[in-house]
Amino acid sequence: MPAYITSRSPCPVGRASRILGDRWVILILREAFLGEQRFDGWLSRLSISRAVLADRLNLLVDAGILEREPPTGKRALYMLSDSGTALKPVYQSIQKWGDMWLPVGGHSDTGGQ
Amino acid sequence: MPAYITSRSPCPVGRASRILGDRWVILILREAFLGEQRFDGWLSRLSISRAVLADRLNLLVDAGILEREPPTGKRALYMLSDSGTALKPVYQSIQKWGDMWLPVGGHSDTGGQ
DNA sequence: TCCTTTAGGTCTTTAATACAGACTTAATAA
DNA sequence: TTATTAAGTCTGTATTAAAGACCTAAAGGA
Repeated sequence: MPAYITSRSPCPVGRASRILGDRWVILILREAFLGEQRFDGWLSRLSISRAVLADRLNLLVDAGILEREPPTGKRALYMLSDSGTALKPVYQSIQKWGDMWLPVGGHSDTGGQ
Repeated sequence: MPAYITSRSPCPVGRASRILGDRWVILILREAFLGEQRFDGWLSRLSISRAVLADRLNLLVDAGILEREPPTGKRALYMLSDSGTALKPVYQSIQKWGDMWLPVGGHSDTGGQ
């Protein structure tokens, strides 16, 4: 795991913030929990650019949250690892909070689809 | 609440990602849960710049997560609102996940203190 | 009262990230 | 073998972040 993923912070939240503290990471994980495993799948579900998606998928693979199959080459599948699956409670608590406290209205995160 | 806080996304996670999907927001909330209420307190605990801290505190106030007392002027206290307090389960689930799945080592989020 | 300190910012310049959209390359399908 | 699709990279532009100097209002003390 490269240095930019890990953190010297003695606090697990400080370390986690380096990965989870990104809008696209949260949205990519949402789609992963809904079953998405392909690059172009995320691309069509989110209004994300190819470059940024490639960057975030690499980040999630480097962090051990997603596993790429095959490890190199094209037409890869990105699957949730044990670590990624363990993020489900985090996802659900965010979902619960957003549902309770955030009103709807304003910007879209799906490009309007 | 201004438009840039809210989201047209039908998904509560999509809406929440606009606020929680930021490294500094997560770290500011960590300190808030530990009792921090003052601008210079966050400034000395995190290696954040004044401009970015001011921006994120305004964002959190606009989102209703922190309450500023008094609403204008200097020497303000920033206190967790009900909505902010309701983020504690999110914080704890991130803490639990980071503790379980993220190794220590690499960069610091405290400026070395 | 005036002076000092402190809190809570803003402003400027520079550096890093994000973006759209064109291009590339490898794998599969016809 | 040609076409199509998946999964990228590359290029240029625009936004955001960063450090650090500067500013201003409030509080406290002489």
